[in-house]
Amino acid sequence: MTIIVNCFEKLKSTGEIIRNKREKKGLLLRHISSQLKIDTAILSKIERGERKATRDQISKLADILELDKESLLIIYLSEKILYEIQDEALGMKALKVAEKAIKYGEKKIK
Amino acid sequence: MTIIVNCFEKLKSTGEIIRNKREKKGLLLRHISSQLKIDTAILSKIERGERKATRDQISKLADILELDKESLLIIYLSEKILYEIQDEALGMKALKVAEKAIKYGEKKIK
DNA sequence: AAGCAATTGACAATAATTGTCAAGTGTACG
DNA sequence: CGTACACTTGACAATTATTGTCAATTGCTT
Repeated sequence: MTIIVNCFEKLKSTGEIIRNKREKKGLLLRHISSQLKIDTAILSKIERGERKATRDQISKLADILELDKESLLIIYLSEKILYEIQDEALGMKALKVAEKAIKYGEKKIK
Repeated sequence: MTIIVNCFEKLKSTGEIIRNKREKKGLLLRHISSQLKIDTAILSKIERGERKATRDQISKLADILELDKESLLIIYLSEKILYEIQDEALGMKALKVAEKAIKYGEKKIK
């Protein structure tokens, strides 16, 4: 038996996850956006990655769409991190330092 | 022969690095802040970690104080990352995902 | 072509960041 | 003492980024 693992498989963005699940449930943008108290335009943009959701919206979306909240949050946060270091040649090194800081319980800057 | 490595040694913040070097050079806040075209108040706050510097200020500070620009930037960026995930229980997991995304050349969100 | 969901872009509202200024602390020194 | 100087603090102003609305448009599908 052979297992093929594709390490280069693209991980889905929060937007893709949300759209996929919404469509699987047969829900329309307005069904969800009304619960978030935002216009459909924003949700559309969030799903297509043109806008970032807020932390609160992600949490509510997980509830509404019955998505695993932890997983969704992790991806959401990682996107925020990537956004922060985009175009930075030293991004990866900064990530490593950040990890170390968390591991050794550094106090975070206010 | 025994080597003692202190893994728990706190890494210096950008503010500390800047203040230490400025003092070692015997320079006053106003000498530096004028070159950055900001008030001494801000530089004071940056050095004490009460305010974040801008990316541009960090770069200029490295030049003015003859600090290694790469190292300073890495620490600066890591602080921005930590700020982004502060209080998040899933912060470390998000960091790992972000790393993986960079490694496998994910496109960053606009 | 009419109806409906989704998309787009201009722009308004809001919130976060970055800055100034003036008053306040602390300290060194005549 | 008291004054000179570096730095700190906090209120608030200016600027920039984020988050939102709305109306027009696209692209089905019937």
